Order: sequence, then structure tokens, then C-alpha cells
Amino acid sequence: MKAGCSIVDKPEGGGGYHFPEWAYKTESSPGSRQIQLWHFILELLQKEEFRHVIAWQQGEYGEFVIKDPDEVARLWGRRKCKPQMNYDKLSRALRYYYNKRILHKTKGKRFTYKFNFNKLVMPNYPFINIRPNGVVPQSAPPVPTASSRFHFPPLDSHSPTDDAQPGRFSGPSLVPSNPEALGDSGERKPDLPELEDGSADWRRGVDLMASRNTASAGGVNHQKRKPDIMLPLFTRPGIYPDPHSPFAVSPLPGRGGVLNVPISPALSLTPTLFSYSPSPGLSPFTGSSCFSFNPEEMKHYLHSQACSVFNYHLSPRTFPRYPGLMVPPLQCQMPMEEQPQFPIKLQPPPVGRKNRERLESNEESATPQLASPPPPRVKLEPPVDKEAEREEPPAKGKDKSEKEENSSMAAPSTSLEEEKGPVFARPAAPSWHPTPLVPAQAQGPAEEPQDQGESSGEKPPREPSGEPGAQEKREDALMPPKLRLKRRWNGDRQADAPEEQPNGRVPWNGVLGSPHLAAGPKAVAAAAASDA
DNA sequence: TTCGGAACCC
DNA sequence: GGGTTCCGAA
Repeated sequence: MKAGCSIVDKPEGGGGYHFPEWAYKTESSPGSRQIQLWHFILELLQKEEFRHVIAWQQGEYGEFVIKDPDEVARLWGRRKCKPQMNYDKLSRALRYYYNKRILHKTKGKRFTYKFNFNKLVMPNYPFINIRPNGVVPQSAPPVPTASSRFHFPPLDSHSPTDDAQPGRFSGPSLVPSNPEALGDSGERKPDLPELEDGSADWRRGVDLMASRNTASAGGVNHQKRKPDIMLPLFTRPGIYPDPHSPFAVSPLPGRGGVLNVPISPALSLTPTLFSYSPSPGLSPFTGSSCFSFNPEEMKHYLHSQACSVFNYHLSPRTFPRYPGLMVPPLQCQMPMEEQPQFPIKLQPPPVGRKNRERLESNEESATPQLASPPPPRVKLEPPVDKEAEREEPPAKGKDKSEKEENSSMAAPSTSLEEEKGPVFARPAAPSWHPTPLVPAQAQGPAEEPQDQGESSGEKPPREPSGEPGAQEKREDALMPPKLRLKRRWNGDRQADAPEEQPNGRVPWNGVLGSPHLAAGPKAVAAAAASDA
């Protein structure tokens, strides 16, 4: 029976696009005994005779359009010996690929989907390396590369490509065989398809990134889609002779050893991707560059993360997930005109109360509270205060920026000016103290250490700052060692941080929260020690 | 049209 | 695991 089902004989290579041999093996798909749908789709895409049924979308790398859904379904049904197959069913199967991130839907375009070739192909191109020459636009979020220094565990233990054999991609097969295909490589329109996905959801996903999160980009996005952010990474003409075929350019060393070829534009920068780490067996680089965490690299890495987060509105949570691309320092700078649009305060999202407390107490000590109106001197209930501060409910914010504005407005005295000011304005930090300190004095002095951050005169404006020194000593005596350490640190910091701005805001230096700032006094102390 | 849950099949 | 089939919802 089944024997009679197969309709797609052998790939003829006439389609103009060459995929790895296994992609054409109808009998077997990587990872499965039976042909898989995505596999089949590639097959059809590759055949000229099916062009009228399904074809690569012009100008969109990896994107294809099902011109005749019924026919495709019929073909698929034939192949699977499922005469009842229809597009509805087939599309259901395709939708299952969303979560696997093999495919995603191109929103707004009927019957249009896009392959996530990184998912599909990456494992087959362990040698691709885009890093060296910064092929990737600097403004783009870091893209994982096989040579990334930071490896993350694979997201999926099993994916269609997991089984792919690296050796399968033979040079020849990767070369575009169809002149026609090459010919029509028009200009690649700067595509940000993913963005239209709501990617912001990349955040969708992203937050997705969630994670494995992806479960957000969420996983991908929420995948429900994580915002697969597709960056205009490959808009340079010439890089992709054929904008449509994901394999138009041979990644093989023919081009000069390690490929500097940009990875497929189909690479959606979803978290997913980032979690891919070439198996040592696959990557030629494995021996050399992995797991080296030299400070400079890390610095760059963090910097780029920060820039990406900043430039693409990524959730700071995604921060640590992209393996190392470097972004030149200035890249982070937003055009002045744009700044108002991104009143982003890169505060770590919900950090979790504990961390938050730490951060805050830390920040407080590090930055004068001038920025915000005199915080309540009264001890506040943490939860309430935080919530109030955080979601100072604007009428359901019309849009993000508004929300942000509002959040910054939480501080009663925050002026419009301020809102427009530094993008990373620090929100007014609640002044409550995490640790119940000296009871009676606590109210006043206990807070002091925090305010103190920059200068000894930091006491609440109202208090006569007559003899800071004496007072400090007294406090020191009363202060628990931890606090003392903190205070000492604050002092050091003051000396170390001449850049600190008068308004108490920490200048954006491109690095999301320096480890020092984020880590808390202890870590700071340790860092300081090590720095020294 | 598209999405995704659920049950079921191979 | 990878669909297939159904179906309600948006």
C-alpha cells in the first residue's frame, strides 16, 4: 500500500535550491522513519514543477508561500497515504512546528510560513562563524554562532535536526543550481518579518525565550510566540545571491575556511537558537574557543547584550542568553531623536523580591536619591511600596512608553523633564530597609547608610548634616558588620565613580548593570578586592 | 484564516 | 515522536 503512495520521486534538483541530501530522502527524514512534513515541504519547494503550488517567497529568506493549499495537502496526503488530508489538517501539522521552531507563520500573509533554518540547518553548519568581521550589523542583537564562546545547553533534546548528520551537507549540493533562482535575487528588502510577528513577542518568544524560556520566546514567544526578532541582518546585497533559498550560499569552506557567511536570515533570533550549542563532535572550533571567559570577552559580551536589550526592547531577561557578539560601544547610543521613544529603564524585570531588595538597597546607597522625591521616610511595607511604585497604574497605559512614563511618574515629584531625560532613570527606590535594623534609630539612621551613597552629606535634606563624620562613627558602632561593609563600599564607590552624575543616575555605559552594581555589597566588596 | 487543545493512530 | 482528525475560538 504505502509503496503506492509515494508521489514525489526523487528530488530533481531542478528547483534551484539545494538542500542537504537527507532533505530529499523521502524514505527517511532525520530523526524519523517517515518523511516529515517540513521535509516534504522542502522537497516541494525544491521542485520546479511544484512552483505553482508552493514556492519560496520572493525577498524573504526561508519564507515560502503555499499557493495552492489544497494541492499541497493533496500531495501530502498522497505521500502519507492519507486521502482525507486537507489543508486544515496539514496546517495543523505545520502549526506543531511553531513550537519546535522549525517553522513560524508569517503573520499577515496568507499561507505563508517561514523556515527557521537555524533550527533546521545550524546543526549542519557547525562551522559557520559570523563573528570575526562583524558581518552582523552591530545594531543587531547578538547572534549565536557555532564559535560562540558561551555555550548553552540545547533547548531540545531532540529536534529534527538533531539527527542530522553533519557530513550530509555536501558542498555541491549547497550550491545554487538554478541560475534562474540566482538571477532573481533582487534586492533583499530589509525584512523584519519577525517583528511583524508580534515578535515583540520575542519577547514573545523571547521571554520566551522564555525560555527555555522559550517556552517563551516565550520560548518562542510566546510562541505564542516569542518575539522572534528578525533583524535586518542580511540586507547587504550580494551576501545572499539568492534571497529565497536558504542554501544559496555555500557555507562550506570553499569561501575561505571558516565561513564568515552570515547565517541564514531565517535565523530567527529566538531564544531557541541561542540555546543551540554545536556538539563538540560537530564543531571544528570546539577545541579552541569554547568556554573561555576572559574578562574582555565577557565585557564585550555583556555590552552587546545590553545593547541588544536596549536597542531591541528585549527583555533584560534575555540578556544572558546570547552568546557573544560584539557591539561597538557607540552602537548603543540611540539617536537623540529616538531617545524619548525609549524611556526604557533597564531595570531587571521582576527580579524576585530577594534580589530586588538587594539591588535596591544597593542602588540606594550607590545613588543619591535626588532623582526622586524624597522617598518616604517612613518605613514602608515592602510589598505595597513596590507594587505601588512599579505599577503605579496609569490608566492601563496606552502604550509602553506611556507605561514607562507612568512608572517614572510614580515618584510624585518626577517632572516631565526628568522623564525625557536620561533613559535609564532610576526609579525611586523604596526606602524601606530589608533588614530590620536598629529599631528606634533605625528609622532615621538606619536608612542613612543607603542615602549615603555618594557623599557624607547625603542625609536627608532636612536633617542638618552638621557632623557627618561623627555621626557616621556612631552609626558604625551600632551598625552590623554587614552594613558597615556596605557603607565602606559606598565610600569606595564614590571614589571610584567619578562619572556618577550629579543627578544621581548612573550613566549608561553600555553594560547592563555592572556586576558591581548588581551584585550587592558583598559581591561588590569581593569584586573590589579582586579588582584591586 | 489561523490557532491550539484533545484524542487517537502508527 | 510525529503526525491526523476534530473542533471551538479568535
